[in-house]
Formats: sequence, C-alpha cells, structure tokens
Amino acid sequence: MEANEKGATEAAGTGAEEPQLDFIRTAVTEDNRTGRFDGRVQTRFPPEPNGYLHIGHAKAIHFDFGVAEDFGGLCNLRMDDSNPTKESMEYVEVIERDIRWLGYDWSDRRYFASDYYEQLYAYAEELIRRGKAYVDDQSGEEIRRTRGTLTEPGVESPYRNRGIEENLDLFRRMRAGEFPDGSRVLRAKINMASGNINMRDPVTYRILHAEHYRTGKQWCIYPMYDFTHCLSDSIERITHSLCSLEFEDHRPLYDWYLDQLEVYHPQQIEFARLNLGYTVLSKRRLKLLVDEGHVSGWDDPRMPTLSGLRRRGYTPEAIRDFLGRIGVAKRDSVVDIALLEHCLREDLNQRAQRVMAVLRPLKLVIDNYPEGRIEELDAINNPEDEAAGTRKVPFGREVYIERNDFHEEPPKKFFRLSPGKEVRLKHAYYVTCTDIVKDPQTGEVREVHCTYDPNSRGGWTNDGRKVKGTLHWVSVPHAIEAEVRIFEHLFAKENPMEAEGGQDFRSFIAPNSREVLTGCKLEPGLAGATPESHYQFLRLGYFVADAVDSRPDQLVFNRTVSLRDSWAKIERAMQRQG
RNA sequence: UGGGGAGUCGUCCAGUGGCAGGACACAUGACUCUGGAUCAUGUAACCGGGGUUCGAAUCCCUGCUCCCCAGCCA
Repeated sequence: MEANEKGATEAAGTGAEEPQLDFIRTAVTEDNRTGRFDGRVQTRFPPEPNGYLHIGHAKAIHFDFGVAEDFGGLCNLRMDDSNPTKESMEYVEVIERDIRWLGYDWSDRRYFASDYYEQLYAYAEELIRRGKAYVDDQSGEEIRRTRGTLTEPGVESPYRNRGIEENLDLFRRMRAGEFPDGSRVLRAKINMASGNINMRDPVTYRILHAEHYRTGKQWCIYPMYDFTHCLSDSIERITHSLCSLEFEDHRPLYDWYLDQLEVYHPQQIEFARLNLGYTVLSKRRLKLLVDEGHVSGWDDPRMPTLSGLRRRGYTPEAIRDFLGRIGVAKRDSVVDIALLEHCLREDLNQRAQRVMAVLRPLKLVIDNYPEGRIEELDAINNPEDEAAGTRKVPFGREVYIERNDFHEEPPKKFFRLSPGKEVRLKHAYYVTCTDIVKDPQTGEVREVHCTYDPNSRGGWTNDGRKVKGTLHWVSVPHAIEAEVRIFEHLFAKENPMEAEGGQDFRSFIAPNSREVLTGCKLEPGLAGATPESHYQFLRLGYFVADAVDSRPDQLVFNRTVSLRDSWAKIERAMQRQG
C-alpha cells in the first residue's frame, strides 16, 4: 500500500490515526456507508478527442482511476465526442497510448458518446413528449440576444409553447436533414429567468451537416455536452462523475435532464484543475502553440502534454508520485513546478545509470602521462543501486573536460580546475594544472595542460590529501559525438495568464527555451543507446535519448532535468552581493 | 450589480471546538571520489472585524478579496 498512490496520506506523527481522505473519497465513503449506490463505485475519464492529454488531464485520470481502484470499483474510458468539427481518430489513439503509458487500464471498457447517439436521440424525443423541450426557430444571434445577461433575465422564445406533436415533427425533420445548419435547435424548457444562465433554456441539439470521424454522415444533428454527458454517465451506470470546478454551475442542468427523464442518476463532484508554474494547461492554448509553430508539435519536450513530458524524459512513476503529492481540493491553485522536478529527480536518482558526458568540451593534456597508453578504469554505474555494478571506461593522455570546470582566474569558493590547483578526474587520477594554451587571436583558452599523480589511480590516495573538486571527463580518442538539447521552461513568467494591456500568454514565451549543443563528447559505452533510455550525465543532470531523432549511430539526447546545483546557487548569491 | 464556488507557511495539501502539521521551496550544518544523493536543524501561515465559548482555523454575524458562468465548444 503506497499511501500517496492511494490518495490517503498517513496522519502526521505516529501514523496510528485514521488515514486522511481527500474530500472526494470522503464523499464516496459516505455514499457507501448509506448504501446510496449499493456500495458500487464506478467512475469514468471522459476526454474529448480534439487534442493531446496534458498533465492536468493526468490529475483527472489519477483521481478517476484511483478512486475507483481504492473502493474496488471500475473506471471507464469514454471519448466525449459530440462535436464532429473538432474530433479525430488520431487523437483517440494518442489519448489511449498516453493513458496506458501513465499506467492506467480501462480493460475493455472503452466507450464513445457517439455510440450513444441513437439512444440520446430517443431521450430527446422523450423530453419533448414530456413537454420539457421544444424546437426553436430563432437564429443563433436571436438566441444569444434573448438569453439576457448576468444581471438581467432572458426573454422567452416565441416558439417556446409549441405543441408536442409539432415539436416532435420538427425535431424528426431536423434529424432527416430538412433544415440547414443553424436554422433550428432543440432547447430544454427550463427557466429563462434563472440566475444560472445554464438553465435559461439551454440548447440541447444543434443542426450540423458535418461528417463525424466515427458516425460519418449518419447524423446531421448533434447533442450538446450537458445533455450528452449526464446521459452517457447514466447509461454507463457511473456512480461518481468527477469533473473540474467550471462545471459546478452545470450540475443543476446535469441533474435536471436526468430528473426529467427519470433515469439512473450519478453524482457529479467537482474539483480544482491543476495549474503548474511556467506553463499553460489548456488544450486550446497548447493547440495554439502547436499551430503557430512556437513548439515543434504536441510532443515537443517543452510541452506539458504527456507526450511531451515523455519525450523530455519524464517517467510515469514520477508523474504519478507528483499527482499523489499535490492532493485535491476545491480551491484554485498553482503548483510549484519544482515539486514535479523533485519527484522526477527522486525517481531517476534511484534508477538512472551514471555515465560521463562533456557538453562543452575543453581539451586537457596530461603531460607526464605516457603517450599512447590506454587504461581501462572501473566506474560505478549507480551509487544508489549496488546491483547496477560497474563498467570499464577508457582513459588516456588527452581527455575532454567541461569548459566551465576550468577558470584561469577562479572566483571565490570555486574548487574546480585553475592554474596550480589539483582536482580529481572521476574514477581516474588527481591532476594538477600546469599550463594554458590560448588562441593567439582571440585569447580563448584552447587547451589546458596538467600533470597527474600515478599514485592516485582510481581517484584516491591514502595520504590524507584533501582534493575537493571532482571533474567528469571523456577520453579524446574514444569519445563519441552527440547532439544534446537543453530545455528551459517554455514561459518566462510563472503565471503566463497574467498578461496585461491587450497581450496574452504568448507574450511570455521564453525566447531561448531550447538550446541545441552539437559536438558533445560521450564516453564510448553510450554507443548505440536506445531511444527513451534514461541516464544521469555525471554532475550535469538526467538525460534521455530522444524518441524521435536519436539514432544508434547519431545520438541525440534531451536534458530531462538538471541536477540540483549548489554551485550555481553560490554563484547567484555572490552575484547578488556584487 | 444575478447565479455558483473558494480564502491556512513562499507553494501545495492536512487539521472541522482542545499545543496549527506534512511535502516542496528556502536557509544552516554534517557527510561525500557527482558542489549529486543522504542526514540533521532552522525560517515560515489560519483574509479583516465583531460575537458564542473555559477554549475558535473550526460555530454564528458582518465585511473584504479571488475564481467560474452570458458557445448552436467540452
């Protein structure tokens, strides 16, 4: 029992107290206690196949599937597809792939609202027969105008009191395709003066001579969300219909349709959707980023989509851990992206193999090391996992080190390589900097010379010497080359939605959120690395072989997340002090 | 100014009449062949004002602030 996965965290302290249930599980528990649904729990995850799933959806998935599992129930996957103009099979396939990748299973319970069209139509006729719906001949413009405002009631349609037979006839002819798009709608007959605008005779069916990706040209009228959703839930015998806060004032309508039709009636429960710092979680806005080319696609490693996170190197375990930690409530909130990154590092730290890679190479020549001599040194694969074992890494007279691991004039507290200083080459030897070769034109450091201590083989001596700095390196003749992509947050502002003065979230897109480094040097063991394999590049961060662009003979790595960097922190602090 | 929601450390989530707690972040120290990891410690909050009560984050009154709703989108 992983408490976090179950959404029930141990009470603080002794752990002897009752587990703390979130407000959803508390409600479900109460329903079970009273026998409201005969102790049955059935949920559903209802995406519309009009875009890729993002981590906000993952929160919904986590609760939809998690609540069902906790109470011994089931969760359906249902494509909420009642708008033929926006949906496609491509999205259905990606949605399924991403949910599976996250680690959830709907077994054979994949449903489509579009499979219920015939039954929904029958329900609509029944609504008419009960005098609870009417065909309105007004235009969209007229309907909008007569809906009223937030403070003024709407006015009733002149067609509101048509006879049942006339309504039935008209509705059937709508279905038969006798009328053009927008000429008529079916409306629920509720209350044009309601303070809740959703209840002011909401449109239930509209005419749309559009081809649907599943039903083709079979239909030219399509049901609206509120009607479709509650009845789909009812048809599937859902007990708890979890959704986000903005549907709170749709709940009276959800309940109204079911009550009027006197059918099985699930309970809708709303919770706050996820917001994350430095990104946007809205399918509409993410689609804009894709369509306008701000990113390379829905799976761009900077995107908060599940596909993007996966390509970036996020693991499903890390994401689910995160989802378990953020909890659920009804207040709007913005979760610190640092928590997501923390969960990722924690997961990868346990299982990523350590390797050495130099991203911005600087040649280091060990003058007293015999020319042509090669040693195979032992390197630990993962200090967190002894079972991961060791590997051999070739070492010789010339190695690449990271350019910023050398400073001719070291700043305070810098204990890496600088003239006269001794550092350790990880797994190898102690070296002491003796000389620098500069480009006569630019003054740029071309190579660094040093001597090594033969007694420090393996990176250790027993003479009590304090060598604080440790550098990663790659042997020059053995290095393989790779492209490495460094990513930063897509937005420069923590809450991109706080745009002012006619601007929108796009004005905060960070200009350099993607940096491509070529000619990076990797230790030879990385040759043939398979796409989507995770590594820790020692001292740099976690990296993943890109699923799309990396080839065994032409490697491309994405930086998933950097290691925590306390040196960068010190640098920043010193900068602040001037 | 109609209707529906929500206000607890910097952030997220607990606490529902009895010492306001956890996680992340931040800070300090220990340790370290990754300035990683790990360990220890610390800083830090109940939207305001009244009231009830021995006692209020919790109950009552009142005010304030924030979010959502006027698609033939979901």
